[in-house]
Amino acid sequence: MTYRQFTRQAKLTQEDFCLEMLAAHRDEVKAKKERTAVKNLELIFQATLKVSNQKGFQAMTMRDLSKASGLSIGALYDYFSGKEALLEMIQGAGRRITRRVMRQAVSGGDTPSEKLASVIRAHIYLSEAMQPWFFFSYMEARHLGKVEKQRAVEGELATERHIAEVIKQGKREGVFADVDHMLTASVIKGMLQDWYLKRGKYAKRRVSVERYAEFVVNMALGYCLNGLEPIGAGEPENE
Amino acid sequence: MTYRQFTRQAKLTQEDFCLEMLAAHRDEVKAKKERTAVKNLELIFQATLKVSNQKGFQAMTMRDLSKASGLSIGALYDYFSGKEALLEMIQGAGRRITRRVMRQAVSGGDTPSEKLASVIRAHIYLSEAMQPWFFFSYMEARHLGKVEKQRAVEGELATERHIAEVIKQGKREGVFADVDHMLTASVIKGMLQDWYLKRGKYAKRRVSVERYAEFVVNMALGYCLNGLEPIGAGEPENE
DNA sequence: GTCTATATACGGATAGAC
DNA sequence: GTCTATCCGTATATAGAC
Repeated sequence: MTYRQFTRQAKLTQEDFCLEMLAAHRDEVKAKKERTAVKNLELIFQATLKVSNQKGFQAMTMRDLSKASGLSIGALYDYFSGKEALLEMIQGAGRRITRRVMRQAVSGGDTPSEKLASVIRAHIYLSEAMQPWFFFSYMEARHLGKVEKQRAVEGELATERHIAEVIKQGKREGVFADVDHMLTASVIKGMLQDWYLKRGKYAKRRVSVERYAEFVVNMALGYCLNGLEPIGAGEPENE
Repeated sequence: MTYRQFTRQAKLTQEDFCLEMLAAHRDEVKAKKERTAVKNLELIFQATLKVSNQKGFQAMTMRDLSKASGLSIGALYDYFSGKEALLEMIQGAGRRITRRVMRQAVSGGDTPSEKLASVIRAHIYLSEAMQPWFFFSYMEARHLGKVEKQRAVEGELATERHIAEVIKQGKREGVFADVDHMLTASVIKGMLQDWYLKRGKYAKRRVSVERYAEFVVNMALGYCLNGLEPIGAGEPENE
């Protein structure tokens, strides 16, 4: 699947994101009309990610947010009760969207190899479409309250489990070698994260999202299919 | 090389770290006696990493730091001129130590495979010995001033270049397959970072530093030595 | 629904006692 | 060399006008 095909089928625009936020906090948002509410939530959402991803959420003041969004400080408080609530609102919406997309990805593909490729591609494409949120989510996770932090960690682990499950299935079916599925899933997830954490680097080097996805798929499948213990095999040791 | 052997030869204690900080800022530190200066720098260093890695450097107040270190606010200002200077002091010292260790690692091993393994192990062991610093450095890099941020990015790229250079050499010598050395180095570095960014996860799963290092070495060498393009090779496509 | 003005509190940094 | 007390700027959040 190409990135274009992916974005066409998944609903991942900024408006979709803010509809998700609104649905979960309909009673706390003062604005009655959905049109108005979503419009302003988009301004707030965009401004929050922009300022936060530059200087950090903690360092972002309400004045910053007011300037960047074009809304007054008073108006901002009609959409969320404080900075912490704003953080949790954004984190929660992204988490739910991520869960929905990843669940669908696991059911894409018949063989273990196809399934693994499907999960890897889905995550990389998803993190491309929502890159500012993924970066934000990763960097600000530790500023969440206890409960929300727990949920964030759980979300991370769910992705990893999806990968590990596919690898285990491949081993059971005898298609994959006897690799350590836990460690393999861990490092694959590390590769997925690199894409949204180091976006600037890859952009500068003109690595497209498809090329990166294919590279990771190849490396992961290469390892799972062959499961090499190559030390000493490729080159003789010096004596 | 085991982790024990590594820590024995490299000087990476907290005291060594603070000696490095002191040497670079001898004139700005008010305390005259080296004994006193290093002792208090250790208190400050430890407290800064502890509080920062929990709530973030920005959110850490001078009052927090005072409480955690046991020194009064006034005393703190005798060791650094402000929060920003403290940040740069810690970042600079760690960067110099990292550079020193990594340079040495590149010259360890004769064949490309050994060199690659040496660089990977050195980085993982180093980040294990200085985990709080590596985590801190990663998370707070974007709060640095322009010049210091540039240096931090350059440090990151240097590690990546070391890896890429070894891979290129292996390809020239015909030992490694024709892999994309830039992307390969990138994802390997992602795996190295996962070790110090997700330390808690690996600790809970009882993955030792040696096991993780060997796993990454195997995966990297497996890919470089064989350079598979496995899609469609291991399993037939559905038609 | 949105704005301005302001109450209240907290943080960084310094002065000067001991 | 280290501490306490304090200044001053700035942050969050609210009240009430429009």
